Amino acid sequence: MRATIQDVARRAGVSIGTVSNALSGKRPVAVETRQRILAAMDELGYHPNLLARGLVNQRSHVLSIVIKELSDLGLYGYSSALTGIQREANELGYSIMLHFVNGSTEDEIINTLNQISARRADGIIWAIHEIDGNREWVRHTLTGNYPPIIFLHMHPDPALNVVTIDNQAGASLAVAHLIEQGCRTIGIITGPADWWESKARLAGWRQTLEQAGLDTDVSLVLEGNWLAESGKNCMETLLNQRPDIDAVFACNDSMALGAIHTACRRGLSIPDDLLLVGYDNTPEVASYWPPLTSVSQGLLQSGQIAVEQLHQIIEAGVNQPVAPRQHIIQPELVIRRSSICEKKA
Amino acid sequence: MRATIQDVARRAGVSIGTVSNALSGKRPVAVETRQRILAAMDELGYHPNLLARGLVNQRSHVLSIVIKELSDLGLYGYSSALTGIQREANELGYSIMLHFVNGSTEDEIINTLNQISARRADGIIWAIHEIDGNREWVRHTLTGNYPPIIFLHMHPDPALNVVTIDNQAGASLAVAHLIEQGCRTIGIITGPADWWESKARLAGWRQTLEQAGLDTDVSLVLEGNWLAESGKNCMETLLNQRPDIDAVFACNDSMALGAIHTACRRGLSIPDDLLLVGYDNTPEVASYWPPLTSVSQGLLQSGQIAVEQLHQIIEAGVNQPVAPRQHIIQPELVIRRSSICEKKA
DNA sequence: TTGTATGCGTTATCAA
DNA sequence: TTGATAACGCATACAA
Repeated sequence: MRATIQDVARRAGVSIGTVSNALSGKRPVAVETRQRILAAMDELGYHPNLLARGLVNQRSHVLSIVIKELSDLGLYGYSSALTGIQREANELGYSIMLHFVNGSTEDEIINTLNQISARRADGIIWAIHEIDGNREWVRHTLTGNYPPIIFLHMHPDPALNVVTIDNQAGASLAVAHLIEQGCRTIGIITGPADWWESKARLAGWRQTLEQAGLDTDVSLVLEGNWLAESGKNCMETLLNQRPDIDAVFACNDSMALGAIHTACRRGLSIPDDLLLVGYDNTPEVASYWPPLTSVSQGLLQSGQIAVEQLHQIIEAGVNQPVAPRQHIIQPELVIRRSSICEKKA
Repeated sequence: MRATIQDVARRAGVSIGTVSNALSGKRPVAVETRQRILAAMDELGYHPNLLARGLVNQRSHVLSIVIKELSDLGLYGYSSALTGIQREANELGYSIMLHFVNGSTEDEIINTLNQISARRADGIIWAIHEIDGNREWVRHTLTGNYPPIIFLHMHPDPALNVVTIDNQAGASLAVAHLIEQGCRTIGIITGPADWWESKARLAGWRQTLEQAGLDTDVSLVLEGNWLAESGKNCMETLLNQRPDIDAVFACNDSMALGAIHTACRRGLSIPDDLLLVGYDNTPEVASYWPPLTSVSQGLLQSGQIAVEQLHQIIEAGVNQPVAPRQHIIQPELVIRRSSICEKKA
């Protein structure tokens, strides 16, 4: 069996309370006594039982991260945000529990929330991407008796704590850059239409083009599913129905990869015949051929901020409620050869 | 405050023990009483405190997954394995706790193990890739008083429980295929030399070539770091020092992407001038240009098996020790255009 | 400065 | 079939 505080106390010839004080430091302990206790802990290989400690302290020092589905983890966004979360959580002394949700059915959501609650997590980072109808289940998180929740990468909402990225601005950055390169007819390959990110990026594309008085016809808009394969297909269709395009904005890098594939297959050269911009700025895009211009989101940062903010709320406690805050991160454009018009240069 | 079993008992007008029996079903409860209890639980929104339950049961139903570093999560291997783990864990009623280790210093390893132990996880999946000297710290996991451990993706060891993939066989598959396509001079871009995977894949390359009586000179071996950027550079060097090569085996898909980049830059056509095979078979390789032949590892499966096996050991309990088992998964080759020699066809 | 006793929310062992 | 009561391992208020 593993050593308990009892064992340590006996071994050191002191009372159980003194041992507790020795390692918490909340009450003074004679220096000589502490020595003996420390030695005893060492010899016994003692480590406090965090379940017991959590029980009495009403504080588990666990943060629950909820992400959507499993294979989605491969999506660059999740890994990056998780990395940021991990770093900050580690800094602040939290452990991380990972929860997965497949669909977004109400039952599943509630089950997950209940499980988190049952485990007495101190806080939740809700990183499920928002899709149509989700506003519905978000309400559940408010009515039940749950720990504080931060919504990651969602549409801002004054009633909620959200840390998110300005997707519309990111798309604008990309499109404005293409316009500046002299492009006039710019197609877009979006993510799934029901994702919030997709809508925001599409809106950025549309708004920027409209401001410049350029074409935003539906024939320029193709809906992909974030995967490279869909980028291939969308590009195919796009080139067929709009042979006049001179640039494409792919809403993530994988789909941009697919777009490159199709361009190659049809003997089109990027950037000579067509400019291309992606989204995410994954480490790989610099090795695409040609190197891909892309929008960097600051996902690492978003994860970190989410934990920071959650921590503040937790520390404040239930009696000292913190007003909901929106934290919106501005993305940046990283320019590479795929979007540099040679003719212009 | 959240409702406790006490509250439910009071509300239903029964004793606390009866409530416990009602939801565990371990002792019979009058059907009418159970109704009342269920109703009370519902009204109060009661969910058992899993910390308390874990404390008394000596069983947390938590599995700790240890992975190396943070940004590494982007590496396809981790996400896939984690997905497999998640699925099976969910099936068997475990929650997942994620632990990150940056370096592999002894201190860090021990700290992590102690934290896991302190949280009373039921089992550990050690998914830190094995690099030089790791055999050293692995011993720590054996001496201390820790929950059962499964080593994921490590060199098999009869004294340990390991679930892993036959990397040497995977590399052989790739190289044999290239030889069959008529290649005679086959270069390799490896991962970091101190990773077990790198060594195994290199060994597979060497052995297969030697069996065929082909060149395995060191000038054919370039060391990358798994990232696409390194693939670019290695390919550059390789082409310079061995202009006679007719194929390259890149030890993961990202580096293969970099290799394609360099080939393009130098005006070389794949597969016309040079055949190429990658490793991992990520979803994206079908959208590379050309589509990349790659080795599929069955990572999802490995994660799942690891959980299964861990579960068995946990269920068996300390008194009924299960003999260590090695589970070795065989990879498969997925052939695409990058490795199909047109001349031969 | 240290020891004792009580409670955190469960489960399990007794009696009733 | 049900109700008290003792653990589980720790923290803390109170007494010494």
